[in-house]
Amino acid sequence: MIDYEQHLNAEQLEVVLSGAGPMLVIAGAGSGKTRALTYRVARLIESGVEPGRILLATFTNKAARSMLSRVESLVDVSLGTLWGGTFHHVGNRILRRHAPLLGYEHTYTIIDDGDSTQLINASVTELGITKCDRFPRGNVIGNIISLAANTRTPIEDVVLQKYPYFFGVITDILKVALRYRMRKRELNVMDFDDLLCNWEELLTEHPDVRERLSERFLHILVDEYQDTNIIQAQILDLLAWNHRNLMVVGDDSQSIYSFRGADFTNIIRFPEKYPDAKIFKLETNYRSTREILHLANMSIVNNEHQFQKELRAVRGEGIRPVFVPTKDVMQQADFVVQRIDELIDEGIALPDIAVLYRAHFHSMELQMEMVRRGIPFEIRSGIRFFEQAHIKDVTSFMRLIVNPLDELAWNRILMLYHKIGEVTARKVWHFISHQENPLGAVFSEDFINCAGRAATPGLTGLRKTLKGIVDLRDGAAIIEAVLDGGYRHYLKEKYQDTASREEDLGQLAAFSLQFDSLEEFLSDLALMTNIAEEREHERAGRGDDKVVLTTIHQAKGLEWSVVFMIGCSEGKIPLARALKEPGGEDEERRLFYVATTRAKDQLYFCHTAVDFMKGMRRRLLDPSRFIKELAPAYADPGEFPFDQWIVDDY
DNA sequence: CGCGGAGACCTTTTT
DNA sequence: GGTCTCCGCG
Repeated sequence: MIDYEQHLNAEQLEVVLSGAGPMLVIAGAGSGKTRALTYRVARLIESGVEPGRILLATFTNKAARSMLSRVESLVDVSLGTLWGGTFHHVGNRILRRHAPLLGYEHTYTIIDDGDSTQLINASVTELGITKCDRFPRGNVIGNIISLAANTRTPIEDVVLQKYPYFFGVITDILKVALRYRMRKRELNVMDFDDLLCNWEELLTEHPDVRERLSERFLHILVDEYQDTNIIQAQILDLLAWNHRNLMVVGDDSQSIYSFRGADFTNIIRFPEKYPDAKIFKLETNYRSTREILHLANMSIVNNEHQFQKELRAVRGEGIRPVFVPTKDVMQQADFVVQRIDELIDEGIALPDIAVLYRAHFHSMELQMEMVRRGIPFEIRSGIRFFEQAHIKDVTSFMRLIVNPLDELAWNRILMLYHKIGEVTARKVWHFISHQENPLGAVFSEDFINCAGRAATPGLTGLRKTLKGIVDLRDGAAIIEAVLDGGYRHYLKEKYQDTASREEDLGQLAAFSLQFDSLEEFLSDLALMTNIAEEREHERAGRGDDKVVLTTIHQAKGLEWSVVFMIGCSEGKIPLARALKEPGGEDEERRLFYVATTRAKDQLYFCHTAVDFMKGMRRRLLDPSRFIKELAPAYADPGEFPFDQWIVDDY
């Protein structure tokens, strides 16, 4: 038996030991809500609930996994059966079994934003829409469609609210959206939103399935509830239909995903929806020093709408947060690197240090400087592993094997070969898609000549590679065969950094080993952010000795001893673009709040006065309003929540 | 019809 | 810096 009282405080204990029924836990930053969740799952299992009847929905795969492995070590049971993961993950797992009910083949593939942008662009061309006056690009239309789906709002309204200047072409946008939906069906693929929408549809339109699933899940626990959208909340309600043991945990001050439809009224209205819900508050902060917490509290009160709560610090006095005005991004990089060097001398370990920023490109110069100065760092931003060209190329071969009618995959592969471009690829696709056995047709006489002479050498090469992999069902073997079949050569020709790309493919091969089927491997890959991280996790040992560079969004739920927040300037945070949206400033302030509450001991805000962005034109930036509002000129200097660090020649 | 080069344009945040 | 588009050559 676990000695709960030894590991938990009174607030957490109440949550963990509480009985059944709906529960709402309002938990402030650093209050140990993950701890409470973890121990509650352990407690449920200890009290005899079968792991297979617990669903733990979280926001990132990483959070789910770390919670699960913690539970595992607490109760000493294998949790293979426990349903834990992101909504998309769990949705995929359920849809794999039931997709045919919705008219899909069970082998549907998951497509990423790149694929969907491509499909949308193709639809625009197909429909013969003239893009003369400002017609949105594929990815923008994708955003619109996605937001409409996730907020259950008509596309017209989304455009009107977010992109009013595109309203003139709304009929064309609607046509494209319709066509895109059709195309997804034709190709038997789902995008990320479909995983949620179809899941909900499954539960709504098929009462028998809902009955079975909601009977199955005796306890449902949800982390970061403030970041769920309407669809997700609805799914949870449907899944919790029978047993009503729905426990949601969240902090309205940390809602930072409204851009993709998150709606923190979900958390506010929870008590209305479940009048019998027990409400708990975790208001003790264990993470940060008084100074840091004070600053965070001072900042967030500038937001209008929020649950009333005051975080109490248990930790004692520390160092005041520091404001560091610098001249430009170079000097900022210089400062950060220099300070990190000093911290190392003071005995602080690199993994205890993080640099946070609002947008990926804010960290470019810092990255370069860190490389130059030889400080190892790990970057948790930029292009996702799965979305890199070489990864997509290789996985496209696997997609063909799983689903021979995957047009996007065919297209991508065909274009890898010499003398095969858009037009030829289309001809080949036309040929293939009209065969009874599309994959088998590759080995017929007609295939080689289906697109004219020029394409023949390329198609012969493709046929050879496909011959080698067509009977394989093992990811690693396919990667090897594709590399040997000419892709290695292609990489050398096309890219400078061939070695690191080949290394990536090696990682991919190693990662594929833990899956039973190609299908499972592909869908997990699509839903995953960072493979290096996963591999790190497998190796059990702690990560390398590295400083973490990350966006604030991805820093959610994590903590470090020392946090540098770079780019604390007007236009960067709040980001100029984000301010244009309704509620934009408040959301940006919540981001600022999330960033500040990641720090345990030391916190540095760096501001850059000169902005080099737009062309070579210099622009002067003010310090972020979130900094300025903390230090009004009239305040007693003793009340300043931070010190100012004077940088030379600023 | 493929492909390479040049130039424009834009860069939020994520599963 | 990266992606998209246009143009002219082979």
